[in-house]
Amino acid sequence: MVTSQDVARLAGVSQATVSRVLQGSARVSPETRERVLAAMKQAGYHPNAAARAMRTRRAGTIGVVVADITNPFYPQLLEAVSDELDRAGQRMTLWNATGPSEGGALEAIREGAVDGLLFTTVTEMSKPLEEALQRNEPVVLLHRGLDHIGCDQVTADNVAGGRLAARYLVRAGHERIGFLRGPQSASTALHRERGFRETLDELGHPLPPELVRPGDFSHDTARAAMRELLDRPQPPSAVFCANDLTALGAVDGAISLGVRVPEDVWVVGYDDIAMAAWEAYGLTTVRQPITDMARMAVRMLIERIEDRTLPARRREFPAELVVRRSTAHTPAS
Amino acid sequence: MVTSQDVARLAGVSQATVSRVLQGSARVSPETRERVLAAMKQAGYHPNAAARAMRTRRAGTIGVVVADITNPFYPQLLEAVSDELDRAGQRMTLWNATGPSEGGALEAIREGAVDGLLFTTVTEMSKPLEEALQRNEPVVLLHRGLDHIGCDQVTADNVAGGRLAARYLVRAGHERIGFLRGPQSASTALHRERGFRETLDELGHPLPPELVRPGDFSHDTARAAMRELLDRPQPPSAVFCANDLTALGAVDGAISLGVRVPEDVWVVGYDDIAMAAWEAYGLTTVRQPITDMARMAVRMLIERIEDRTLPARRREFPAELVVRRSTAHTPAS
DNA sequence: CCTCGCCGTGAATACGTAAACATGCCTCTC
DNA sequence: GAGAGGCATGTTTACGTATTCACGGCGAGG
Repeated sequence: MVTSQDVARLAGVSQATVSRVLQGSARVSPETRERVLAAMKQAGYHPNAAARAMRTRRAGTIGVVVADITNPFYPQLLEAVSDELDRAGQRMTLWNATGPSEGGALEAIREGAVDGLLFTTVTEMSKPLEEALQRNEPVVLLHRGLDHIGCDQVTADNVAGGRLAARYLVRAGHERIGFLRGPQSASTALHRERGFRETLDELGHPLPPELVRPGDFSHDTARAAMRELLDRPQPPSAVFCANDLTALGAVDGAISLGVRVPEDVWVVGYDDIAMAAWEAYGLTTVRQPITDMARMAVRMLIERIEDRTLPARRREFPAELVVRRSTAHTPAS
Repeated sequence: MVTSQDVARLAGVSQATVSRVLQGSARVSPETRERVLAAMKQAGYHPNAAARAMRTRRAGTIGVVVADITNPFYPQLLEAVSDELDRAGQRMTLWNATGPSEGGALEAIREGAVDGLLFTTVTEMSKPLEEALQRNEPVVLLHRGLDHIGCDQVTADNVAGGRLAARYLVRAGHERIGFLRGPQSASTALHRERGFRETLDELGHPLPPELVRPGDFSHDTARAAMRELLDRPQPPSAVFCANDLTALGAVDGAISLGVRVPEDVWVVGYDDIAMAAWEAYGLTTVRQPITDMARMAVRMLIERIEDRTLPARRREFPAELVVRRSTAHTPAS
């Protein structure tokens, strides 16, 4: 391994001067700088990350935790996060945590292997997370939040999104509306459901309990649930789904029974993932500005890494209804 | 920060003993071990990753490079890679490299920020990659390979997969077969095309040049290309696509023109991503054992990190045709 | 002409861990 | 009973970098 010491010898300067050139900011005469840069190049020098991290107490890496990377929503989120981190010159360590096993990420921040953590899928205030927050470790919650926790959070207005869906379906004249829920541990699922239910109540069309099915944000569970709903004597004429993956499963459940979307049943999703726009589904959905949210979260995290004394901040982004083919312009019933 | 020194003081032993307890293997009396463990717990000690990395010359992290994380194939691959790395106690740093910008990953390995690299989407022998191989850095190519390079590689038999598709379509009686290509820089695209073309030639049904369209493994490009093919006076009766994302785009292109799959045109994809099995598409495709390949690649990389003198190894996995609804059991023409 | 201060550079040190080397005691053997 | 050897533990060092402190020289001001 080539060290700054080797470069120093080659350039006929001290190791300190090499370090100064590396940092750029120090005062080094132009001639010396040139000589050192040439020596670095000639020797094929690259500063050692571990030594640098030890000295500066910065790993140059941030950790990102997602719950299920095969849910297409997260790759879209990750793409934006990754871009923004590149721009900031930070590396990204990723955890695909099934269940409440953010343990690895929290261990990493305690060990100093990452400078901060971006959680996209918190579900609860786990013991290690509580510890991390108490120790004032840089943590930002993106997408899913924790209601009563003082911690940086970037979310979308999921209550408003649920309201949009409810108003849209009721105004279109639907009388029997169904709902495919998300996991009750996800704030997104809860808020979307709350907005949806409240608005249905306000409009005098409360959600019939028999048309509500539990779910876990997975395609297969949603598909099965939709088949159950459609097999009922009085099936729903429209179904709102807690996220797009659920909605795609619902559409597939309908197709599998020969039930047509939207002629026989409308389906509305949530997130506006790329696939929602594809012809085979043409899914009406509530869009949240994934990319903007991701960028914001990364910036907040980097700010917090640089200044841990900042007050906890919350940013909420607006939701927007995107109408496509899965809901016709005239009611189905 | 709590250091092993602090723990040592607290337990009334030397720092070396704390380190020995940490390593587990050293000889420490049971009583001392207990005392040290208790002190660690009481003090809330967690070993510093940077210092450890500097001392052991191991980062405990491996780097993974993908080209386009929004292509659902890669999340599936990453899920398996991530699982296997967890099992090995390694962290994963991810690069989502658009274009030939594996630069970040190669810089990271030179700096020692990662112990090895897993490339899932190499396209060419870039300068930095060549350097890394010359320096005998631990590098494994997964999914896409480089034909004439002596380097660990885990691929599927894409030539055989292309043959399977060709034989299937010809035996089903198709006379006008089209092909949506992948990027010519991807070994997978080239090999699939080679197997497909060669077999069509052997069977006396060479690919008509006017039914071949370039592509980039993206949904939108494939959709547009499919519309061009279907708009021709003599459209194809079956289209083979260089990967599943391309095939899904092709199906959507057909739908957008009111052309039915499989009644009017058959579509065959490649990869068998999860969505291929969903009802809306029901895509016939060539499966490659993504999970097995990922596991193998991770194990190979870890072996190589532990012993850089190993000879370069290649593992090729078999391909398998999965027939679904996008190809009916009787020819369309 | 002398002194003060600044600028460029070198020397020395600290970061936290792992491991090589050193030490003292206890036991076993002849 | 004395020497040898093993075992538990302490002392010391090295890893590579960033930074603080020290120093010599030179220019400016009185």
